[in-house]
Order: sequence, then structure tokens, then C-alpha cells
Amino acid sequence: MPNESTPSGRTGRPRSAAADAAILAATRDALVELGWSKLTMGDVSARAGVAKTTLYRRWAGKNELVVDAVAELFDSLELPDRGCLEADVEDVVLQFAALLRRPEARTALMAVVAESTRDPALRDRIRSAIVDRQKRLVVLGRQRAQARGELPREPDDALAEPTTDLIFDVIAGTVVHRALVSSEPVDDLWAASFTALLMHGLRGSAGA
Amino acid sequence: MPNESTPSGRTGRPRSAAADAAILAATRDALVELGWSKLTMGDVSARAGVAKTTLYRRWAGKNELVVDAVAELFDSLELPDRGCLEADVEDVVLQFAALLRRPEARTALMAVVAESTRDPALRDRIRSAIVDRQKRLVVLGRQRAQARGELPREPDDALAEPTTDLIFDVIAGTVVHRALVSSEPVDDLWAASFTALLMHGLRGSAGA
DNA sequence: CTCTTACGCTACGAGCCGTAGCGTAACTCC
DNA sequence: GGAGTTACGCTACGGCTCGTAGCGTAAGAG
Repeated sequence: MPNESTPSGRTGRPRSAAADAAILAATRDALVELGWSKLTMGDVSARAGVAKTTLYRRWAGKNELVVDAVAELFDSLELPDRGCLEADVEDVVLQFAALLRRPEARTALMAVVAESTRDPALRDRIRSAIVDRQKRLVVLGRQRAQARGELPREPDDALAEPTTDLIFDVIAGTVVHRALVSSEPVDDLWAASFTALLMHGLRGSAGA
Repeated sequence: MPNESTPSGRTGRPRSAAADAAILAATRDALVELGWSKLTMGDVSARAGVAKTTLYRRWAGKNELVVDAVAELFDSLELPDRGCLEADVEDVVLQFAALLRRPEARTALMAVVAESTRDPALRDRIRSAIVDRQKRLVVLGRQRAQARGELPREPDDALAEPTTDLIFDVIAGTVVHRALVSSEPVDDLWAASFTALLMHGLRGSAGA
């Protein structure tokens, strides 16, 4: 979890797990106070009570460090089971919006995505650490809805994944855009409107 | 257009419009070659054949400069009139996707949005220079569709604007998320699937 | 007790930032 | 055509961050 090339040789002094936690927490604190652009490696190391060289031994740079620090925030996302897909989606939308209200997430998410446009390794790291963690909710919610007969099953398994991806991009993309680009509140009313729009779309267009 | 506090006093030597164009073009070139994070003011000034001090006389910093440089790219977006809302939406989606394939746009858009989370002035600048330029297409397309009877009119004018905002966030947010976060191709097939989903949603949920 | 690795600390060259100061160029008004 | 005003190019600067090297010490494994 912590860093890149973990040699993980058995012998020698092991890396301090406490240091990892302190560094990631310090990174989040620094993001809140300074924001992405003014955050420096030296500052994080000082906050964490750790030498700057230790930071570079575990993370290649600011990008990778911040991805890991922010990824932990996404563990809080959970899919409720209210027996109704629409209610479940609305709930997740509001959870995600609450996450995007946190200053660490706001300033870091867009920044690392921006960096990832020129760094394939960072893109993969974001995918596994953040994106996949969100997408699980969509996969799970869709399975439940199909089991309850709220959504049609895909006739062909080859169509199932593209549809899941589409739903995921619609939900995550729309909420992020509303919160960070349009920068208008994601409140109960808006979440209900958006969810209604999405549900009508899903029930109407079966396959494609 | 070019910068912030334009004194615009009548007397004295006027600012060179050619320099503005050269600077913005140089900024886009630098974005393509270096990306957002490695772009420096000194580099841009050298490319533009302009003194670094001239840059700072017109733009407060990298953020504002890049917003203006990228905003011009959005002038190319146009709403076609194919007589069918679905076809028009699909066309705009593909136009927007093509824009997001350009390296300047990819690396800059997310970056400036990230910065704007801690800078209200930058947020306003992005809104007027980029966001509003996109949103016009939605407003116009919706008017046409209502005139053709493809979409229901809002009973109350107070509901018209929130609905327009919602549609805008869905379209722009989903395409951006697909292209930059999921980083998967926005091709004809995907655009058709997404548009179909959106159209069903719009026809189904009238008011909200 | 030895071997191996992690850690803290210091120091360093390099690069960029944003500004000050000066002399010159371009344009307006009288 | 001269005086006033503003933009421009150039140089130089202190301050900050970067990422690394080198060294002595601490903590586990065998």
C-alpha cells in the first residue's frame, strides 16, 4: 500500500508502519491547510515528524503520495440496501457529495487526475486506489437491482461491462462536475432530480 | 480578454495585441510539450519572444494565463441543427470528446479546476471563460428541442434553469469523467449509448 | 554478534518564483 | 513638434523548493 518498489526482503530493519500512517495523515492535513499547489514534501515530512529523505524512499513524489493519502478517504463510501435502487443511488450520490465537500478531496482529486494525463503509471495508481473503489458500488448496486428485477439483465455478458462503465461515469462524472466545476451545492433536491433522470434513462434504454 | 485589471486609460503606449496572441499560443505550445506542472512563466515568455515581466503585467500568474489560453479552444464548439435532438446531442458529445483529446486541454482543464477550489476569483474566471461557453450549447439545444416539441416545456420558469444546469452537468461531467478519469475512448458507439440513456431520462422525468 | 536495511540529519547545486529598477519605445493630447 | 503617459525589454536579486548524496545511528533477522 504505502509506496512503489517495496523490496520486501526479509532481512534488515523493517519499515515503520506508524511512519506510513503519520505521513499520510500529515499529507491530508497539509492539503487542508495549504492546498495541492502549495503543499511541499518538506512541509509534509516536518508535520509527520519524519526526515524528508524517508518520504522519498517510499514515494516517488508528490503525486503518488497524495493519491495514497486521499485514497483512504474513499473507504468510507458504502452502498446501503434500502430495497429500492433509486433510494440507494440517491444515498450514494449524497455520500460522494459529502466527500467532495472535504477540502483535502476537493483540491487533490482534480489535481492528480490532471497530472495523470501525462503519466500512465500515475493513471494506473489512481485507477486501482480510487476509481475501482468507487466502481465496486456500481457493480454491486446493479447486481442487486437486477436480482430484484428493477433493472433488465444484459442478454450478452459482453454488454454488461460497458453498461456498468457508462453508469459509473454518469454518476461520478455528474456529481464531480456539479460540485467542482459548476461549484453548486449537491443537496437533497438536486440529488433527487439527478437520480430520477438517471433511473428513467436506465429503465428506458435496456441494452445499449 | 487578456488579463485582469486593464487600466484602459486612453493615454500612453497601448498594449500590443500581437503580444497577447503570441503569449497565449506559446502557452498552448508549452502545455503540449511540458504539461501543466512543468510549464513555467519564464519558458512561456521565451517562446513568445516577450519579457517575463510583460507576462506578469497582464496575468497574475500561471493559473489565469492558462485559463485564458485554453478558453480559446472552446470557441470551436458548435451546436449543429440536424432537426433531431438526439443527433445534435451526440454530435456535441463527440465534439467535446475531440477537444479533450488535445493534450493542452487534457492537462490544463483539470489542473485549473483543482486550483479553483481554493481561489474564488479563479473559479469565476473559469466560469465566464470556459463553463458559460459550453453551457450556451445546452441552453440553445434545449430551446430548439422544446420548439420542436421533442422536450416538454417547464411549467414554471423557476424550474427551467435548474433543469438546464442538470443536463449540462450530466453531459459535460460524464464525458470528462469517461475521457480523463476512466481514460477510455469516447467513440461513436459510446456516444450513442450515452445519448440514448440521456434522452430516455429527459423524456421520462419531465419537471424535476 | 554480525549482517542488512531503515532512519535522521546535513548539505548541496539546480531551478523557478515574483519583483525592482532602469532606459527605451509607442502613442495621445495640446 | 514637444510634453506627458504608459508599455516594453533587460538585468539582477532573495527566497523558496526540489531531489540527491553522504554519513552515522537504530532496529530487526540469522
